[in-house]
Amino acid sequence: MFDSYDRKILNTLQADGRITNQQLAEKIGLSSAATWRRVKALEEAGVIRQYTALLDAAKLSRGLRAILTVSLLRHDADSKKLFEDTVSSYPEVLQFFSITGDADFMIHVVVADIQSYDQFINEKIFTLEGVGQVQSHFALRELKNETTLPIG
Amino acid sequence: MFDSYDRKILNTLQADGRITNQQLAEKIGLSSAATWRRVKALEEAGVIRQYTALLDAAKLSRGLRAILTVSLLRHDADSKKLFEDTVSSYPEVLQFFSITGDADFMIHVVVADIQSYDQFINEKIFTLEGVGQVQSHFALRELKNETTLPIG
DNA sequence: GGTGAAACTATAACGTT
DNA sequence: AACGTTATAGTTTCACC
Repeated sequence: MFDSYDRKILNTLQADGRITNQQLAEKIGLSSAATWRRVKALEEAGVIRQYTALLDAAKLSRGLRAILTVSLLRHDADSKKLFEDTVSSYPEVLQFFSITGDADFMIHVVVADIQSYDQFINEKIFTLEGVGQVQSHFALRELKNETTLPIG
Repeated sequence: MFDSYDRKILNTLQADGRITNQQLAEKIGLSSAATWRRVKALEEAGVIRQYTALLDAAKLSRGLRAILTVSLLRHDADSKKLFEDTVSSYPEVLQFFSITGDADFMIHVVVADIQSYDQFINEKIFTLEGVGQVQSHFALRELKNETTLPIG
């Protein structure tokens, strides 16, 4: 599906999303035009979803990372949909998955401190209809936090 | 700490990491040179950590997302260090946190399918010294998966 | 913070294998 | 179907106001 040039392009753009096309071309060993066409095709195919700047959470007063597991009391489609849409809309929620296991959902949140977390969970989670068991875990250390997917 | 221009710059670059400096300048209402100096200062200060291309995991045969919680049997510094360094080095591990609660660690992994996951956990987790309880959760749906930090 | 200019880069048309 | 060359329009980057 992807040849060696595509894999090099994807790995390089994951490491530096603002590399110039010329530098990228030189790095992978293709002409600038050929490289450009491949990058556009990868964007077009949705393999490259987005270019973004990754920021330092602590420097933006988001030094506390929490992981919540939540179970719902009722599992009808409407309750679930409302819960999902509401939680998704919260800007402090970075990741939100429906998961297998004891809990129904896992929510990954970044806030300033424990006071902000208290406010978040009381005002934005416990107030939602049908919320059952909630467990909070706090990240003590970030041993790894990457977006870089392994290619191939 | 950050004024309105800085916040606009950070929000815009989170949404599009490859926007040209001229477009960014026009969007936030500053000259191209002033914008450029601010972006460089934010990079220099480490507020902007990295520019990256976000890829589609499913299109790269990484369609299965798993979250593991792991407890260690022994908590001496050496056992912990070795575990932390080894797990961090695995390319399929995107996030790896030491956490509060029943488990010691949370590991976020992307693999191709359940067979690859079986291989991962048997060859790369259970083989490590001092691994105690391990729980696996699989992401059924990705309701939200962002890197965009709320600013201000 | 703005202006302007030289050096560099993106983008697409066209020819080649 | 995919690569390379080349030309022009656009962008970066920096010295100076």
